[in-house]
Amino acid sequence: MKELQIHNSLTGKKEVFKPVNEGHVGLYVCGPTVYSDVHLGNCRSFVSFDVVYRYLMYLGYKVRYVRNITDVGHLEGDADSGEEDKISKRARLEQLEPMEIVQRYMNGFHEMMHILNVLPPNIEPRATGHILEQIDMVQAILGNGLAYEKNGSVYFDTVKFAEKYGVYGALSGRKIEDLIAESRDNLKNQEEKNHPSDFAIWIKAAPEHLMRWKSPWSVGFPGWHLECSVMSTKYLGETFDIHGGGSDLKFPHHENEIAQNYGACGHSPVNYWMHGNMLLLNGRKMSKSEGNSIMPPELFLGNNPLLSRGYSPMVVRFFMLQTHYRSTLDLTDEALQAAEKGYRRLMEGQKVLQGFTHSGEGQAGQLDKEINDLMGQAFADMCDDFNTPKALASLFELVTIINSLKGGQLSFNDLLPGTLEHLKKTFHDFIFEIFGLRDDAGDSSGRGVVDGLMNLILDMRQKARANKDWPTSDKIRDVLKSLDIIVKDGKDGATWSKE
RNA sequence: GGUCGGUUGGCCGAGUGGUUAGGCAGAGGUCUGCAAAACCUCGUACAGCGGUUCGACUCCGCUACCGACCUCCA
Repeated sequence: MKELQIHNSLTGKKEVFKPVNEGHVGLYVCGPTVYSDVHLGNCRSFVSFDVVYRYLMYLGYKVRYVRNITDVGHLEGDADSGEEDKISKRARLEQLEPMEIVQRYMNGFHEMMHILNVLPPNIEPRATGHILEQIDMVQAILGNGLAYEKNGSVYFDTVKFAEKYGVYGALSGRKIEDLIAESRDNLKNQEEKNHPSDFAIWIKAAPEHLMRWKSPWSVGFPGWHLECSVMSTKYLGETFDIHGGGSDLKFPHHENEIAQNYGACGHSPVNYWMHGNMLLLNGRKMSKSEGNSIMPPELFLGNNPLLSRGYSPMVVRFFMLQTHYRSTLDLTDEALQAAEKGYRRLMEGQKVLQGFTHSGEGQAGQLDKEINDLMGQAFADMCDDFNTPKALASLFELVTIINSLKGGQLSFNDLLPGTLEHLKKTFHDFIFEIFGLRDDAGDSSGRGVVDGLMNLILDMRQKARANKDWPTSDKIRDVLKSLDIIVKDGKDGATWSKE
């Protein structure tokens, strides 16, 4: 198994990945809160971790991938004013059952993941399905003296926790002194909390609150951060390998998650924390609450003032892959157009490659070595903290070689038949298995018929050309072009591609 | 205000103490009946100012600008 390096947010460094159990990986990624439609920024995160998941599997790890659905506990607005559960609020406004809201947006989320070719996780647990476990964890934390109850709500005691373990703020770089220093000014707004940085792990439900469960402290609902602690522990164990999420979840969500796990289990839950960076729009974080976002359907259809036209889901996925997951990615129409061209070039190269057959005679020379080096480089790139843009660069260099082989600038005689087979498999695996791309152009079910018809048409055009009947051959080409089919004349006959 | 991160050629976007990222766009050429596609060649970019060094885009410091988090957010 190749040595994999992962950038660990906890240490801020790249580290060699060593799983808890040899050959197995426990991967937890924070899923969406399903109170409205996913926007494109959300999607980027899930695409990033989809590649992580895919590559871990490709390396031969047996991965258990858990990605939750948060369907309760996520509060609206700041903690000082009247807080309300996001889903509960939406349900109240739309006069629907909270679970109808959850179902609607969860369905939409799944559909979008499918469209973007994001693999489903192995387990997709929901917060509302784990109320009992959450109550258990609250009790465990209380039992360890790291939480306190006030008027039916239970708060995590961050000050005590910081004193006992000294790790509160370790992930997000916050200091205990700062937290304590803040206390004087802000205490007035937090009458139930001992300290402003304390956070609710169980919340007593107001009378109008729709989502409520019985607990030893009150009829209420669990705090936002609790479900991730509970469900990751339940399905991946008290200590597991990788926890991922958007960088905006670092604080407070992940910091509090760590605190809860210490509070209940007495030790750190996760060995490697991974944080994906934000998708930007107009140079700013894409965010629905800021009104700065594009919804995936708008992007696909092009019905947004920022876009000159629509872009297919796979172009969008490719666009995301062209940037490292830890860098911000700025969405612009121009960048999408460039991505679309690049995506086509890559897929075309893949098609050309898979059509190659080797005559059988060939010698291992410079070309053979170059191809093997580029393949090795692509894997090395992925093993270096999932560097998809760099791996793509290696693949594009291979595309040039592939096209040169096709055009005759390079000769099959300079590579071994085995190398060609290896290249075919590697290229295919990278594009479809690791990067999770799909061939957008060839997704029609009647492809076989189309291929047959196209072969016939191109054959007729070839005959016309042989007779120097240019009007006929050009007419065929022009009509096809009007149907978005491009004819490309090559050394050995013509090929075609859509659009 | 605090913490962290970024500033790369026309655009997007990797990376490295001295050697080609890659994609898109652009220029020239090859091929072609023409075109498209493809191939070849080309731009010598790393915010500014200092410092370390034989040598820095890459390390250190300062300045400027941008962003993220600190409040719900992938």
